Amino acid sequence: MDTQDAVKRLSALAQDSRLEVFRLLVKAGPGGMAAGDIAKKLKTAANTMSAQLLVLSNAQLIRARREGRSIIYSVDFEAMSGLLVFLTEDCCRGAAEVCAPLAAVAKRCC
Amino acid sequence: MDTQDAVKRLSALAQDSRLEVFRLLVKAGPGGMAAGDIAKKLKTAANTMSAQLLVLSNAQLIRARREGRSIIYSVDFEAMSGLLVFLTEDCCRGAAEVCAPLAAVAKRCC
DNA sequence: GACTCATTTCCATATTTCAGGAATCAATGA
DNA sequence: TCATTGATTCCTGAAATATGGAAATGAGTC
Repeated sequence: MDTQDAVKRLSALAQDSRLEVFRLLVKAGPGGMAAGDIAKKLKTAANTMSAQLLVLSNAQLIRARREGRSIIYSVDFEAMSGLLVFLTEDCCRGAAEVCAPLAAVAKRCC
Repeated sequence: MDTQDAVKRLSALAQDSRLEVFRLLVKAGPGGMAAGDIAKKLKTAANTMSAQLLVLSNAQLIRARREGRSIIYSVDFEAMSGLLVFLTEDCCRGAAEVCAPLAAVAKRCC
């Protein structure tokens, strides 16, 4: 994960609707969700949604697979974790003020 | 930390030069760094740098204090940690694939 | 007060991003 | 093959962002 990738992922998430899409896909789990269903759920035009899904895909934060006529999107947790580790380690140099709260979260959920 | 704040912080970091500024300030530590020195170090016009520092300030990722003629900027680790916790807990719902690597980083550095 | 230095504000320009209508492409079934 | 459905690409106009020159502000110094 170099800086370029990090910036790409950050900007993909740095927008209301795209962050919402990402969260929706997290909720959907590994099964994912069809492009059309995402658009419907978030009340967005299909082509607009397609563009937003492309941005998230290019950032590798989500993956696409075809299933019949539908294209199913699902989150790539590895990429997301890569971003978070980058921000924590490389960017913040593992500062205690950042690490400690994360450790608490991790302990709670793993 | 609501979604709005998260988006604001993400977009503040979602740019090459601003991410570089942030990392420079992390390196500088709590002592911080004067606006002019940052601009010089990153070879940017003073007014351009001022605008970028404003964006980071508005996102609360950095703080400003005056010292004599200079204005010293330093990172606000609490805000950054807030963002990371938000992304991990709220956004990724504490998914194990995300939490586990973070736990490893936290263990290594705290 | 006059002067300098550090930084910011104001303004204009170039670039990027966002959103959706219309057309196109891909898969399926009649 | 034709029609239908799900999704994407192409295109355009509107809005936001990035950058830096010029002027203004604020804080020290003589």
